Amino acid sequence: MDKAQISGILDEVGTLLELKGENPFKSRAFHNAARLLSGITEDITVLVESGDIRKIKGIGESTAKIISDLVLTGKSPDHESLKKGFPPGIFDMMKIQGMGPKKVAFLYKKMKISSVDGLEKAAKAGKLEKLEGFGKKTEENILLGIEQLRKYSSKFHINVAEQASQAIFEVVKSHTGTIRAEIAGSLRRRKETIGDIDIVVSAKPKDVKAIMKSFVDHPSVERVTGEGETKSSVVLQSGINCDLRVVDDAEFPFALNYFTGSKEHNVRIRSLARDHGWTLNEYAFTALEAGRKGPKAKKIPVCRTEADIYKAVGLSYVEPELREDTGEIEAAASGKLPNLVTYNDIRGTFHCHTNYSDGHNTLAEMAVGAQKLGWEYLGIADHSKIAAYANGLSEERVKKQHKEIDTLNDSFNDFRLFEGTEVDILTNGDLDFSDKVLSTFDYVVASVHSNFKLSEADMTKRILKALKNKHVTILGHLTGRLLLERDGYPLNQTEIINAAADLGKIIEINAHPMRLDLDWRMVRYAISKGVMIAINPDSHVVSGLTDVRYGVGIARKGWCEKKDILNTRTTKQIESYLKR
DNA sequence: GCCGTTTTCGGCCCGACTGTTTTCAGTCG
Repeated sequence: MDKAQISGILDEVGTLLELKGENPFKSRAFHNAARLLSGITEDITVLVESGDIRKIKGIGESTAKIISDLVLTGKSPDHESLKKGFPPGIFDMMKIQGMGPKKVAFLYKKMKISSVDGLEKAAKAGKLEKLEGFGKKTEENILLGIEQLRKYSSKFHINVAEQASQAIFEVVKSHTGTIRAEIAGSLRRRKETIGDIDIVVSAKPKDVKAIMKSFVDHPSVERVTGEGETKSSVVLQSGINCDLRVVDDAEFPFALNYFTGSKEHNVRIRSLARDHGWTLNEYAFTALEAGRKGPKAKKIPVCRTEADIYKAVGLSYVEPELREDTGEIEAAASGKLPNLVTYNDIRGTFHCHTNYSDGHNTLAEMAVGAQKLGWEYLGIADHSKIAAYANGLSEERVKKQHKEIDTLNDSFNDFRLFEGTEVDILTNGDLDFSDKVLSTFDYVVASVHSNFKLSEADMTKRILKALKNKHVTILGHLTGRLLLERDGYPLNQTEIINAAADLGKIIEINAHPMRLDLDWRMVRYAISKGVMIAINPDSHVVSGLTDVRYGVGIARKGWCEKKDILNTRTTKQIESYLKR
């Protein structure tokens, strides 16, 4: 049983305890353990067998036992016996907005309702409103929630959420009463998928009402789901929930920090505040009441920005992209936060197509576009011959393209086009060009574009074989596990990363903005193994060039140091790397 | 259930909003 499955079961145990009405801290301990487990990169079996699993802070006796049982036998008696109390459909019921453990457990006990369908039936028949603690409104909300769940059961890709937020955010931000405004939440943290959009605004009390009105009246709003004095919630036409929170300007950094999250990160920051003798909420630091345990409260510093808040609790400023409680607190406390990559660090990209294959722009246009972005180089990697759907290049056309690139390069002073290819990895692991042809390129990106339906073992074998070809520089768009439901493919990522480490190859992780869901654990694992990686970003946004669609570059900050990213290197360094 | 250079017991982050209630529980983030 793998890490993800075990983590899922720990989460389930936590939820089952909630349903049973157990001590909330108890259930949280299991959810916590689930999260911790999904974040580790070590081999879970090794951790269990060595007993080191107990060394992870937050994994105690009970959680360790469940993990060990699952690793060693594939089953956990504790989990099994808990499950007996509740049918599986219960978990789906918990996904409905407004349905928490108390209501779900109550309905199950009182009405024997154990599925979303059963709940819908009961609500439609008006059976719920008569129940204690329920009413007409609750019943209506449950039906709405079910509808919502079916329509938008998944999260939204960041590019969808970003687009959906733009217009309404602009209106709120440019309101005359608005002092400061920021998008918060997972969108600010640049997660690959977004649950809802959070907007935080500061304003004088007299302006709050008008700002709220501009928000709920916005044309992109489909439905208003909540409207209070400081907070309003709407569903946008795109189906994404959007919350607006308006606070006093002095409270703004606290609110921004709070609503940016993540929840786990916030919990840690609040603990640190308590260590200083304060409590922290979304408005301010407040001194703990006298007589409470803990050190004597220190004087509370004035905080005008988020950086001031971090400084107050003894941390250096933590970038939103890092706020997941995956080591950033410790790093910030000891001054060891990574020097993050930003858009400005990109010197060029390597996975770019032109109108030779399925791109839209000519070589010359691409070169001009890259220079406009201040880049030093651009790697051209059009498709190989077998990619008929993408107008892949024959050997003759490769020669023609090289000639054209050479001519263009002669005309540049501080810029260079690299001659690359994105060669197809055939089903048997061979490459679509002969070694002789491959040797004529500056670099080679090898990618899988066909026959996705292989077994994990066969796909892994296929890719490993291609990776071993001495001409291959970069393994193209290795997909994350999360893509599987769409057009990703199964493969043993660990094995491939290990091989890349041995062979000194670069891995391009992830693919395309429209099917983007980066697995950062994989990224961290690759970095831990010393594999040079290139993150394939949503480069539509980065470049403004229609054709740098597949830019191998870092388009967002992440838990990566600049030194880890190929694209931050200068042309000279790149040249020497490619010639190795 | 987990944790601990103050603790092996007693804490564990905190508030807004909703819908049901006449003071609060449940849910959410």
